[in-house]
Amino acid sequence: MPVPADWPTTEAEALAEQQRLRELVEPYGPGLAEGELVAGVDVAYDDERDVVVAAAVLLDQASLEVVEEATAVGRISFPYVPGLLAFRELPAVMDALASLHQTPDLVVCDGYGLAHPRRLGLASHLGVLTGLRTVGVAKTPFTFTYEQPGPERGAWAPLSDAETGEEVGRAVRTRPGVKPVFVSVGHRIGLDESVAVTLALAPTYRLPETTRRADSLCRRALAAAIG
DNA sequence: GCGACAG
DNA sequence: ATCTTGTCGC
Repeated sequence: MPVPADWPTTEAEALAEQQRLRELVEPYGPGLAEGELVAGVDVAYDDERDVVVAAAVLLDQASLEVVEEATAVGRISFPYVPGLLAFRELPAVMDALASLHQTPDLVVCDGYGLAHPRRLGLASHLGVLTGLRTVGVAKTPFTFTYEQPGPERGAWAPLSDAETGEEVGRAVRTRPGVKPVFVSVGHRIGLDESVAVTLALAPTYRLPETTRRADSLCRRALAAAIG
């Protein structure tokens, strides 16, 4: 599942593409079931050498054991623009996913889904392009606001758009007393289910195991790719 | 107009 | 994202 041939190269094209895809997001659906496979994806860059490396790691939902790993190396095709991150990261991510021998039942992304200025963060974008179920788990609140969730693991508070007041995601406490992560729906899953999946994937550390594994793998692959 | 701004 | 030392704590 490589990226479409007419992948946007300018901000204007990217904005038009987001407007088209946002209508296709399905913000409802089940969480993980017994025996399903979850993929974590992440990207690392070397701006100097114009190199990007993506990693996709497949884990068993119940044991969180690694089932399969894949990486993809490419050229940086889009600058970092807040709100347009998908256009920078997805080409390599989709190549890495295509290299997996099994199809994930859910993909956990490092970033947002519906919690996005135009409701199409990279997780939702990836979901619509691939048809896969996706969730976004970000490390910072971007432009949204939230109240501090309770100190215990599992506590959460709405992540809201200050303009519209709508709940676009949730600040979720995965570790007691540690800064929350920011969960939002990607595609074909509901918000409650997204939060439950995030907690199940992060039994020990702040970030989901999927994200930790993918982050570690793409860094190692980048180091190996450059001299 | 200016600053902030997922990774 | 990436550049970077030491340090506090389980």
